Amino acid sequence: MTRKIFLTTALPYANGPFHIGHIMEYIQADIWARFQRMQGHEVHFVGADDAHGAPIMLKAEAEGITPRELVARIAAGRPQYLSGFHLSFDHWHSTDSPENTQLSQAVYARLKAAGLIYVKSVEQFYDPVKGMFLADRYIKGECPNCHSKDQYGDACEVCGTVYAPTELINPHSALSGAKPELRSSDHFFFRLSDPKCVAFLKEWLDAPGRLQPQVANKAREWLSGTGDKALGDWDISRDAPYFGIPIPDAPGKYFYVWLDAPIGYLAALKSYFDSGKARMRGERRSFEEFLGAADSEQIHFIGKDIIYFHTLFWPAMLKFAGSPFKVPDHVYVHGFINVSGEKMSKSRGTGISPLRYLELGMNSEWLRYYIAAKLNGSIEDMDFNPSDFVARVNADLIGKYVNIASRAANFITRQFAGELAFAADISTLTAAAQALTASVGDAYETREYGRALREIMTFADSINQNYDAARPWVLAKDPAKVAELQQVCSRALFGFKVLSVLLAPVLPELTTRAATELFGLDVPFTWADALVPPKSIGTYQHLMQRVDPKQLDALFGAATAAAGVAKPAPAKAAARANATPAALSIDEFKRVDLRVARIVEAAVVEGSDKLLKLTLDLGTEQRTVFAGIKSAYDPAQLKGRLTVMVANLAPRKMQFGVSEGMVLAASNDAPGLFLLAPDSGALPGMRVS
RNA sequence: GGAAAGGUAGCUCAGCUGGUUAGAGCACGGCACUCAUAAUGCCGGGGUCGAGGGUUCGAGUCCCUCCCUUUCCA
Repeated sequence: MTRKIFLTTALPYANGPFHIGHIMEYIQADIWARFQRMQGHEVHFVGADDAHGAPIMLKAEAEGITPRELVARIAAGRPQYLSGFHLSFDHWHSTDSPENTQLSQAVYARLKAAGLIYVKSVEQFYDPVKGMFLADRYIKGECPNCHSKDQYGDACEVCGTVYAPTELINPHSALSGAKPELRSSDHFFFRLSDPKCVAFLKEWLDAPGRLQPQVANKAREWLSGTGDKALGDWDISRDAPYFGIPIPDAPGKYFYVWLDAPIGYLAALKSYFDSGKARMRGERRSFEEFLGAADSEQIHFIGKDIIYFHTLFWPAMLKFAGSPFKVPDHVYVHGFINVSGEKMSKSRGTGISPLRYLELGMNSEWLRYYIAAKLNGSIEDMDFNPSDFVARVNADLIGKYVNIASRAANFITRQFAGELAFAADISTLTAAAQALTASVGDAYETREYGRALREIMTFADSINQNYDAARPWVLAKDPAKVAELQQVCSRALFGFKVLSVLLAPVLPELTTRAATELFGLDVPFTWADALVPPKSIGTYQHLMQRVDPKQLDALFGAATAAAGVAKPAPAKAAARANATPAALSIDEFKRVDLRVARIVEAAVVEGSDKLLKLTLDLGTEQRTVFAGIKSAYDPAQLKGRLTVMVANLAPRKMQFGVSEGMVLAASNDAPGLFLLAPDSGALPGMRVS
């Protein structure tokens, strides 16, 4: 039976370009989508930008543009990533759209009618200067537990304590620096704790095979929490000013972005149906008919950070919104991608820049293969290791896989005019292909891509072994062995075809070239092609280049520079310290916000022999910076001095606290360290340019 | 603080419901081969399976305690 699959990835927040984590998720979902399509199933694979919420509103304001202008700019950057990494979304939309407004308000109306919405007055911090209520992350103050300064309103990054923003000592607005006032406001709540919600969710979570066991466990834990861990209701409204969808009949109230974001999945699907693209894929029904149909499957790929929303709120919303809305059939969760064992972070800008990867001309199928090789059906994190990447891609794809065609095709082209010939023993090969196809198909279906590729590469090994054992280069010198030579090469090329079909979900471009150039097909492979022995081949043209390790150096050089973090790589760093870095454009330089700062406090850091903890006054705000200058300065001398700091460096969490910038100092291989200082007359907060 | 996932060769990882001398790829050493945009084949060194207890005829695999890493706590 043909499956009808509505497939999504998590919607990326439209306040910045894609990072490697997004691309990993899209590759995971794309491989799955392509595998399903190759089997002849109907797949509707959609994505959208998550465009609403306070962060986008504030970022746009900071840039002096409207939120819609910001979102449009981000959206304009999406296609180059999607096509660059061969991500076969059928449609890309936005949560800031008429479809989403209509659907969100409709879902809300249904939930309200079901008695699951209520209004409650909430006391919350309000920034009198900005004129808006402050989310926890916009409030800073002293941790009530360990008394670390400048902690966010939800949890202390130093001691890990979780608290309410009202518990902070000396709270201030991170936006204006003003002292926030407690004000009350009416908020709308979704009654998640309602017995019928809880009963439904229990049943939904328990459905066999719906969720990965770890995910279902996690959700059950939340669902059955007691005491202060008890399942709470969900605050779904925000007060103006807010960039979002207005709540009907409630002036000044908007839906919290996390309400309309998942509904954005449906909005994207609706837009896709309305555009006629679904019809082109063979789906004759309307959006509503398809959505509510018994034979359609709704499947979401997400990261483990948003399990809560997708296993509790989202199914409950859909369930009680009623027909044609239908609860998700599966939510498939993946872990995070680390780079060389270090957590990547969009706020710090570390990790690999996917755009840089493309700009360097690196083959996106290398990355697809590498990521696929490390993906499995669990929610474990994976590690991107540069040398492993080079070894893996070169050994597997070039050395083993592509090489088979490269070594066998020439004999066939030169000596047999491209014609293949098989002896009776082809049945053993076909049987092997059949078994492998079933097993690899099962692995793709269950998202065990690592296993799929291991099995594929084992098969590639066996082809190379058999080919070596037959010694075709020796046969080629003996006119009496011509028939045998042809059969040996034909078997290898049939094997190559099997490999190509099985790799097609991961390597769509390469395998399509193999299908058309080498095997003479006029369309890309389908899954069934794996069992059809080829009759002839075209001239072999090299299918893939090796990875040059230098490209990875370039890739990581860029990432480190973007992060602005001087990596403590002792020997190499010292050698490079006096080298002149590559030229920089004036625009790039302008991105560095250098400011005059007054050192109002300097203290030794307990447990560190290099760091001093500096409190810097920038005129409008104070920052905490950890600087490695203990060897050269006595804290007492520093107090009151002016220096220069990088003010827009992404905050970096260190062992002793969060460093919110960097002070500038000169040094070389010789001992000594010299802090920069402006001429007299400079004032804290002045820009250095 | 509560919870989850993980800790297996230098690196990246497989090891299902406990069962013969713990596996793969890469890296490393040696040999072979030359058809291949330099790739393959064979052989080899290397692990007290985080630590310590326990259950068992037998534990990487089950139980307990501890240590470390990562993550989640609306």
